[in-house]
Amino acid sequence: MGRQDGSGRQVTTTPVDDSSATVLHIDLDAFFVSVELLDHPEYASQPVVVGHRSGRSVVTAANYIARGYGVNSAMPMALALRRCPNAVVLEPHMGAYQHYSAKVMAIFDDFTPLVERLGIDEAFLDVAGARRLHGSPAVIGELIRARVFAETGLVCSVGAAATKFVAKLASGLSKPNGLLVIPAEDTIGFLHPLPVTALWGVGAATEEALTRLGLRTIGDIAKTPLATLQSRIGEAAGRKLHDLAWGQDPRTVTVEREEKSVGREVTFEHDVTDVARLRSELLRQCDDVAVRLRRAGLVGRAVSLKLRYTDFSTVTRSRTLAEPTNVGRRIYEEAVVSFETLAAHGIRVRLIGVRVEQLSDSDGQGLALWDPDDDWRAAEKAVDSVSDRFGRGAVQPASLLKPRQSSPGPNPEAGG
DNA sequence: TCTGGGGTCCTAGGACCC
DNA sequence: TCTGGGGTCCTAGGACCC
Repeated sequence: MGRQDGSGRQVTTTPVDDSSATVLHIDLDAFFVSVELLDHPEYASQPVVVGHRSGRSVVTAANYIARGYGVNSAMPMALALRRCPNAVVLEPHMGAYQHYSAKVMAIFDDFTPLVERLGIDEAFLDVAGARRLHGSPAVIGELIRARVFAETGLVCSVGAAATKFVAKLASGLSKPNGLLVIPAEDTIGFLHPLPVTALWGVGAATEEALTRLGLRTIGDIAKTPLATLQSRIGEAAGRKLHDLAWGQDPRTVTVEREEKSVGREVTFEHDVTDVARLRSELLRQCDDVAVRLRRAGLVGRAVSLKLRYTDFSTVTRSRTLAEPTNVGRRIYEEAVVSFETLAAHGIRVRLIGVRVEQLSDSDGQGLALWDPDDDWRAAEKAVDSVSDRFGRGAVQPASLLKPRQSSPGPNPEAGG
């Protein structure tokens, strides 16, 4: 399987037959922090977290030094700073992360066309067809790691296995800066000693349910009758965990994935009771969602409103439209109906959000409802917010309105 | 400790139709 | 009058992932 070299990083041993491990999972290590450190090498030996310092923020990313203090991503910033008071806190720069992400993904594309992005900092690669040209999966993994570091200064970890799920586990275990190959015949022996939390889809709630069944390891799950699992954690989840525990993962590496929903939500710094302010925030969000739908050439048929109250309880109300739309005002009309039913008796709101679901391509449908003013309003707002931070003229409206190449953009003449 | 924002997927109940 | 079973759609909530 692998061994540790002097620095503690995982390397492959020569006799490993990796010919069956054609799925690679590649994950950039502490990605956001690593990008920030490219600009701030002086912090490299200190605990660093990326996130906002303000009241209700959480840690977006932490480097390994900070993790040594018990700091992890999604942890409230206040707690992180209590655990690690001398941590360097850096504001996120999403534009920079997108830039480096694109560079790294382009490197992946040089090795195989079968690249499935998962978020901004990881991807699956199917390298079965790339072996003749580039070498075995382990060799490809090392070539990619070397190129990523040479061309970006970033470090990534690679897992290679016969299935996606095992490849992802392997990359996680090889972190940081490692490569781990799990040949197909070693899969069960590799999986069964691991804790149930290593399984994809096992979070806090499922772990609790499994613990009540006395199940601690993946091997324990494998030996449990399927029906027992399903009665405790649900039909689909039970089936999935049982399959994964036996190394069964039928998912293939998929390049294109359809978007299922587009949404926007915001948590206020302080809870809001002013319904006028809530409505205006909602309108802004609906406009934003509408612009993103149009840019993607999509319309949606369901609008759901989400409110989170002071006590963190969360409600959603959704409404299905007779005709799909990608117009901000139309989305707002539906969302605000839901809002009024919930706001009738006074509320203290921590979070408000809107999401549009049941998406389909906008060609033909929905275009008749397009309103040119809509694009302008959203563009003006975007320009304003950018200008507030970087000064007037920092961005041109036209650059915000450029349609995606795949969709020619809305045409008010179409559809009559 | 006090909990972001972007999402996906699943469950369960009720309405409605055949 | 009391009763079925399957399928689909809609809605609300929750678990989970990055």
